[in-house]
Amino acid sequence: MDKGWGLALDSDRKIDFFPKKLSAGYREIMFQGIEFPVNLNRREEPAAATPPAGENRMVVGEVDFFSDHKSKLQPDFSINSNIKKENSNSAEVVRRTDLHVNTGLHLTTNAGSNQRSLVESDTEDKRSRKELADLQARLERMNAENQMLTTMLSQVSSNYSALQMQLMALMQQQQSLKAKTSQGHETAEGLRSEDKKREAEGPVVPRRFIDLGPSSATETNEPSQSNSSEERTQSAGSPLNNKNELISLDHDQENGKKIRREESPESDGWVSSKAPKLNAPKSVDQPPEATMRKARVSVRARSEAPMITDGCQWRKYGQKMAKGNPCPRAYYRCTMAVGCPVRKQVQRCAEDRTILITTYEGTHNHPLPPAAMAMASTTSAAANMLLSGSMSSGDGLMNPNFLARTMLPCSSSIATISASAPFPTVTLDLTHSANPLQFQRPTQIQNFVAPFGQMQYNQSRFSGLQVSQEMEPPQTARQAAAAQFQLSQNPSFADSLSAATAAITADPNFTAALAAAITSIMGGSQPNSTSANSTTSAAATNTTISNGDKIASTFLGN
DNA sequence: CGGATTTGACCCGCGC
DNA sequence: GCGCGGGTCAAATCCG
Ligand SMILES: [Zn+2]
Repeated sequence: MDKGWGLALDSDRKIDFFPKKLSAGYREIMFQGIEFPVNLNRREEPAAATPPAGENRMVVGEVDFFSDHKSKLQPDFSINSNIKKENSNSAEVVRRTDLHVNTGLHLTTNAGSNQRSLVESDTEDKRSRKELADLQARLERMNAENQMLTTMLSQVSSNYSALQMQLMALMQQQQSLKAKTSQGHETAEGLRSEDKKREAEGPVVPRRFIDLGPSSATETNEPSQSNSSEERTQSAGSPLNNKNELISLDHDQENGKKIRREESPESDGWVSSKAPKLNAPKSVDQPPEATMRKARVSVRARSEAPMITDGCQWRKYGQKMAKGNPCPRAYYRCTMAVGCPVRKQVQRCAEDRTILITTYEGTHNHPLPPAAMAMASTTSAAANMLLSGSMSSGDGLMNPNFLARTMLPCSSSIATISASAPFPTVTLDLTHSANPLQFQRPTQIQNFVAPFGQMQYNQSRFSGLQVSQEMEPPQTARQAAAAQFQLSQNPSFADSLSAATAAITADPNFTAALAAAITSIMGGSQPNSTSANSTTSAAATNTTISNGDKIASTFLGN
């Protein structure tokens, strides 16, 4: 299964690459955070033209807040001076504007009324009151939004730091590995009987890039390029190291394996995800678990392989024929750690069989190899997003809107929510290629794509990773899968991860996803993480995210 | 021989 | 209560 890793890594590139990208990514984020609020303010102000005093204060505060952050942040991360300047400038300008406006309005209202004649004052009073009310409402709204933003920002920043740390760790690892790495065996074994089978289906996995292509944009490959020949080769790499190190933590007590779900709850701090059946003495605490359990993240990706390799080890524990679908659904559970509650089900899309739908459920209770991290973090992030969304929905803020917004803006359909789903589900749709148009920063695009490419696997992965390393395409779908797996395991993971990170951080448009992803990363390190706490009262919700466009703007916009 | 996969049985919630 | 469907178990089997 997991053999042969081979990726020749460019130490140079990687190393250089990461930091830069990262910083860039970060920058972007910050920008966003800052910019959004600013934008809102701007818009609102002119239109409203008269903010009340109280509100005033708030606005200013907000601005300040951001700027504050900015300053704070700046020191921490080395950012290009250029950008910084821009940032600060724009921010300042905005702030000024706000202040100015506010002040003016305020004065006018109060002073004016006092000095004017009664008649005039009356009329004006009414008017102004109306306006005031109006403005207040708006301000409130804005405040709410701002709060959200603030939260997001803080999350992002904290996440970022977490990310950075991870990155650092990874890089270190990588370096150490690098030394060792040069193995490059190609185990031809990849194929075999299995191959035969697979080949039967879709023998030569013809294309791959297709989708995510945008990143490579210019280079794109598309079918034409699909040099299947090229792809066939697979590079070898160095295997185990990472794995060992990473996984080493297993700390669990392996109790009997047989103990079904019962498992002593204490064993991992992390509850067995399911235990409903058992006579759980304390039925009460189930809610959180249940919640966790219910949140699902499904990934749609084009893949000819039977299952996408996400860096985790899975054991199949069941298969069933889905009702409306000729293709069976397979059930897997994570075997990287004994008690890991994570499950996934894999199924092909009925309409388009090239699309593989993988649904993840639960959170890993163990450390993950970077390769796995990309996926895990992304999914968990998405899940978190969903959960948080539902939470906020309690407040009445995002959920509904969120969905609607997400969906509408992007033609590619970034996010879709349907209440019909039995479980709250977030769907990451990787089948649509992002529109090149949307991306304005080429470099980032690449990064952006990378993570998904990984997820998507054999198809797009190259497009993304290609940049830093040259992987030779696998021969068969099967191999492709294998290769990917390797990819995840060997040092190259750093690439993918970094890419993922970069991507996450970099693409502003992908805000929602970004937030999620980042969050997840944090969550990733800490299995239990936050998600548990939110009780998803929300009925089944369904969110779909695809790589596409500007969730962020929309999201914040209203 | 140990671990993964297969596959029919079983469990359980849900709607009728 | 019954049937249905999704999900899980676990014995049998496969495979390296
Ligand atoms: Zn796991």
